[in-house]
Amino acid sequence: MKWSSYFIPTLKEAPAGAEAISHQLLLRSGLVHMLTSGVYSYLPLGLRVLSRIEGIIRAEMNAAGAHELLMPALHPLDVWQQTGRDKTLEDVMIRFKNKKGADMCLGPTHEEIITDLVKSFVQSYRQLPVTLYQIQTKFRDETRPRFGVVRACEFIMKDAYSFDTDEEGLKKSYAAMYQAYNRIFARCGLKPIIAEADSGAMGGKVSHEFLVPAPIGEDKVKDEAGVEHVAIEVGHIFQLGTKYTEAMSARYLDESGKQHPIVMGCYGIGVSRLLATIIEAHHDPKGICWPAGVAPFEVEVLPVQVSDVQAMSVAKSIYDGLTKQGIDVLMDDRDESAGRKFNDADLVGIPCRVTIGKRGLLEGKVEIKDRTTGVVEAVPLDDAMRHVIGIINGKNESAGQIS
RNA sequence: CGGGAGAUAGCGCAGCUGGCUAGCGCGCAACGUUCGGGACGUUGAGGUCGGGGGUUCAAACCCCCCUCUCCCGACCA
Repeated sequence: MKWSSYFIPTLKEAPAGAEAISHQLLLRSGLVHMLTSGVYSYLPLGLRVLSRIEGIIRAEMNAAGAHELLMPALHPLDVWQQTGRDKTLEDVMIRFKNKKGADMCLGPTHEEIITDLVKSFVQSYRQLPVTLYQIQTKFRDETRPRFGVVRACEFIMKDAYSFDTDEEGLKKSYAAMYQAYNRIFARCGLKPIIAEADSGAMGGKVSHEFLVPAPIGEDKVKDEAGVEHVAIEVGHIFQLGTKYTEAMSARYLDESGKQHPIVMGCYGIGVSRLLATIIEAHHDPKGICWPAGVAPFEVEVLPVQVSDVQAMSVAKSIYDGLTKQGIDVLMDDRDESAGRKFNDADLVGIPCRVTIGKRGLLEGKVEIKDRTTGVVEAVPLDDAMRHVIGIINGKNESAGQIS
């Protein structure tokens, strides 16, 4: 991708009202744009990161045996009335009447909808267990949206739902999700604290929260020696039991022909919230330092001067070479001052930067910089490609490592 | 929902106890000079001062109402 023809509206200064670092950097690096409080557009670069996060989630959910589907965001209210959550969640539900006068709402979550769906297809123990998930937009009419996309009124969530014949099955399904969550967050460059938590309006007995320490956290966690962390909740998993399936009569027949309510679990990840959380965990005074697993591009090629014919031809050949290898490369081919291009590169935070300028070319070298460590190496031209690929592979490897 | 702060050009801001034909920096357009860490000069475009009402010869500025945004708290996934 060539920067000059792409859409990355970076800002020198943070817009007024953005206090949280992640919020400032999201805005400054041209990842998101606010429409109104708690409602955001994802710009091309932000969408790229979001897509990569979603890719990781899909890979791990699929590997854990979950199946993706997509449910509607528009719901008839009567589905919610079946469990009484039209009342419990009244405050956050965005409701209205359609033309026919029927009460409708925008889904704040999907337990009722998935239970209704599963109920119409699952009748036998032979069809269980099954775990289904979606990545979809949720709507919650927050009293106080906060910190950009951290607490938003419209946000993207991965929600999975497991259905089992009994508690033992639920525990297995739950454990599989628990493991998948560990892998997902590790691949996103996060080390969450896992805490047993209150199930709140969700219901059920056992639940675990995945919390990433950050100054803008809204939750407080203790695990080591009474040290209290403020943290952002990025995931929450629940052993729901039969709360929803009983209320909605979602039952199955066992081997002896006896009816039982299906035993359910639900598993959420705040996908758009992860965008902000990753930035909270990976930034420095100059900007974002994307972990390799979620970076919008893997390499930025930066010819210092577009008018320098030699530098441009070297930059193009590196760009073409890496692109041919299937590497996502962004080339800053803008006719801008060097300082501006360097600052934008630091701000946008692509993990590996190749700088091509007169200074290095005099010695037949280009500069390769690791955004996270800040380490800069001058590398001979013929070695540049191989060197970059080495760095990327190293980063990908360590990103894939799960402790 | 309680408490606080704020809304002036695309962005960041100044504009005091009314005198404004509303400024500054960045950005934007054009030309010239520059060219390895947000370069410089010249010229230029860009504003219902959040909205409505009121006081006044005169309102960005004072008064009332409303809307929106941000922060703290409560609530929440």
